[in-house]
Amino acid sequence: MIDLRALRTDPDAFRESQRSRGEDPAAVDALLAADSSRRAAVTEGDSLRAEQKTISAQVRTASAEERPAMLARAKELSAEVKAAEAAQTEAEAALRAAHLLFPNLVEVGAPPGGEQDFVTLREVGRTPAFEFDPLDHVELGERLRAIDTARGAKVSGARFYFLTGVGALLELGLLNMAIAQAVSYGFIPVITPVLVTPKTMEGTGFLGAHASEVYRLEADDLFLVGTSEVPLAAYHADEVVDLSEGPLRYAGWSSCFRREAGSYGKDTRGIVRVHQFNKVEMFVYAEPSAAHDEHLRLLAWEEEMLAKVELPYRVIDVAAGDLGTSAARKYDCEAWVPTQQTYREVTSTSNCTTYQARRLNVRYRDADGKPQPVATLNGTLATTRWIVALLENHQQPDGSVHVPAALRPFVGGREVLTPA
RNA sequence: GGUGGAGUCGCGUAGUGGCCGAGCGCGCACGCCUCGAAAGCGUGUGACGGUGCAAGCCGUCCGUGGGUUCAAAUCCCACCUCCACCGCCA
Repeated sequence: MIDLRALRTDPDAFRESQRSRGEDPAAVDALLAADSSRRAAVTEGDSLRAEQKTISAQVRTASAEERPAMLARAKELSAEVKAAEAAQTEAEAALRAAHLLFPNLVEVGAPPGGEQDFVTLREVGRTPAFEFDPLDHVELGERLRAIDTARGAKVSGARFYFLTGVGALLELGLLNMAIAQAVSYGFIPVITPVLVTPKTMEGTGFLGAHASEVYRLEADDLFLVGTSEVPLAAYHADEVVDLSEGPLRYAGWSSCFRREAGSYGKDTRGIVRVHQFNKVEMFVYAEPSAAHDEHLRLLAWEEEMLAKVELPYRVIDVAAGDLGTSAARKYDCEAWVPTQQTYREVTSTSNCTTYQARRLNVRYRDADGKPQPVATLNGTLATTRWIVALLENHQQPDGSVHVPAALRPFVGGREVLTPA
């Protein structure tokens, strides 16, 4: 949720933000209208409640003659208060509904426009020039007995897979390396629940635009998370966190589950787009004034990981219209995938400013000791998808795969992955 | 899954319809005392919303949501969470 005070003070900033997202600036006025009707309803209710309170207190000590008339008036007021409260509840619900739908204020500098309007900030590393026909990750994975999509499909259906042998080692190695790096920078490693309540899913905003992406367990009314951002964001819900020692940094490790509804026919080959994968996610609670710098730090840590596994990549500044509802700014790192001759997203880092924290009611004490919403940020450190880029970019003519030096300690010292 | 108990201001507790505008203890903050500290003494102690330049004023909040009543921490209903025991179980 956005800051309604800020909206009242400077509605034009929000109109501009809406335009850059390609959304209707009129939503600003609808929200302002809902806000002012709520305030009117509250004022009305407050004064009726005050009057009722006074009369009720007098009834007790009233004389026998006064009593009946007072009771009649009190009864009347009671009904009025009830009606006023119903009106207030309704106005509050209307405001909340509009408020929840309204996206975060886009950070100044983010490129306007939609999915295609991203700005490439830099390209890093050299894309490999093979003197042989490179194999794609599916074929490499089969030869190495590392990825088994056929049996994945047999056992669980389309978009499932087994990682076996060096595939499993590689997965664990990447994730462990990510955790090790995060810990070295002061992150607290966390293994999160992957099943969460509707309230948690709702609070983190993943039942809005992403609702159809989410697995739901009907019998228990629980949801499978699509990212550990969900449990990590909800971790401090309804709390006042202590940021006096600096930002709270968590590195979550979890399996992630996505229905991939509406992506039929897209990336059906291999493990680029799957229903279940693992991810190490950085999640930070910071003071709002520190959020911008922290965002750039998260991006730098992602790039450090990519450099360690020696992948060529580019960094893009995602356009406003392609930001999630809660993000104010988003940078993606995309690794080069040789057989697709294109870059594919392997990390994503968003600055959600105070938007997510307002929903979840996560606050810190400012210099005056007053609780204020924190800023939240998140960024990917490694996922199963990295295996795709790693296998393809580091493949040798004989079908073996070079292991980058930094990764070797995490895969039992292997310098190459060879067909088993 | 079953049975029983419990959820009150940071923590511990008191509170069975109006004197609760929530008491007490601890903690914390400030002050006095002290060379300094402890102890002691005194004062203060939350959140959210509305209104106001401000001091302030008003309203809401006793797990959550409904209900009864002129009036609810207190009575009724539902739900949630925690604890104990029983059953089942990796």
